[in-house]
Amino acid sequence: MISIHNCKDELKNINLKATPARLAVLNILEKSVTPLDISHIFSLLNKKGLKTDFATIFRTMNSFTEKGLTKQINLNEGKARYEISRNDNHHHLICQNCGSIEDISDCPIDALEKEIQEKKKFIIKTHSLEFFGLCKNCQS
Amino acid sequence: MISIHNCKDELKNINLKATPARLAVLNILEKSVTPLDISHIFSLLNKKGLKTDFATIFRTMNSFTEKGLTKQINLNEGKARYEISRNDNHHHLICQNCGSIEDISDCPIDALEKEIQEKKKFIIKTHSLEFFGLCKNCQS
DNA sequence: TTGACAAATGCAAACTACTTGCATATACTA
DNA sequence: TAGTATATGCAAGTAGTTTGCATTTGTCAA
Repeated sequence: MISIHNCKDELKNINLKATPARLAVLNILEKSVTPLDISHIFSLLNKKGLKTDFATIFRTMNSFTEKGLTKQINLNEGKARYEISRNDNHHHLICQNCGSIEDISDCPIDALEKEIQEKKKFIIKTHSLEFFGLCKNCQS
Repeated sequence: MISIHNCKDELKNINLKATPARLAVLNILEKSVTPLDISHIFSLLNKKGLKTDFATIFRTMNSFTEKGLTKQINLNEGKARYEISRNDNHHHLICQNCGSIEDISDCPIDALEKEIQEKKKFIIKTHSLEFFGLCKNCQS
């Protein structure tokens, strides 16, 4: 868990001003077990008593993602979700029935990446890998 | 390559009427080496002298994808692309500089899927896997 | 501590991808 | 060949995201 002080430093390091909205967004993402979309973040900010604006959140998330502080996740919902970038390269199990999202903690793609880089002469910067199906509860 | 006759049969099999627009879309997707978005398809239809409508193409692609005739591909562009469903489970190398898209013909995830299904008790129906980076031409 | 300046915010409006309602046209079946 | 279910075209609507601009706020140097 990142303390508010650390968050401030983190923002300073990437040349972003530590505004209340940004600190609150970081805090919200830190606490969340699933990637959140803009509306989620908006209403959680509201709950904290922080009035803000969709445009601001979009801009915030774009800055964070540009700077590598967060990751944009695409779950084929027609909108983006965001999560804190950690150094584990994890992926998601998305239930097509109830929409629950579970993490898979280890990424097995690294070996494969090396192979592809050599074979295809394509330098891989990042990858996305998501599994869609039925979670334990929805398999009846 | 699927002939027009086979296309008609294929549509009949999945209970869709073989309209000129649909046959032309299938033909376009058959010939394309990359997944196409709706605007691509629209202008290629126009080139063929076939006047149609974005709504129609969206509806067409939704039907095709529902019936499993095509696959919807998400390359984090804020819009969907489509390609013919084939029985190979291939993935894409997307160049972040020039936007070129290359196929990787074999999918190495199958073994991993089994492992995940057992460990997590999650039934995997499908997965998405895309690699983003720099193609051979953009590595200077 | 303060004042200046760059950067962030809030609001409204614009933009893009996609969907829907409805009247008309068309493919297919009997 | 006529009847019917389905597809189309058009226009309007919705949702996610971006942008312009005037105002506010964080930060840094004096």
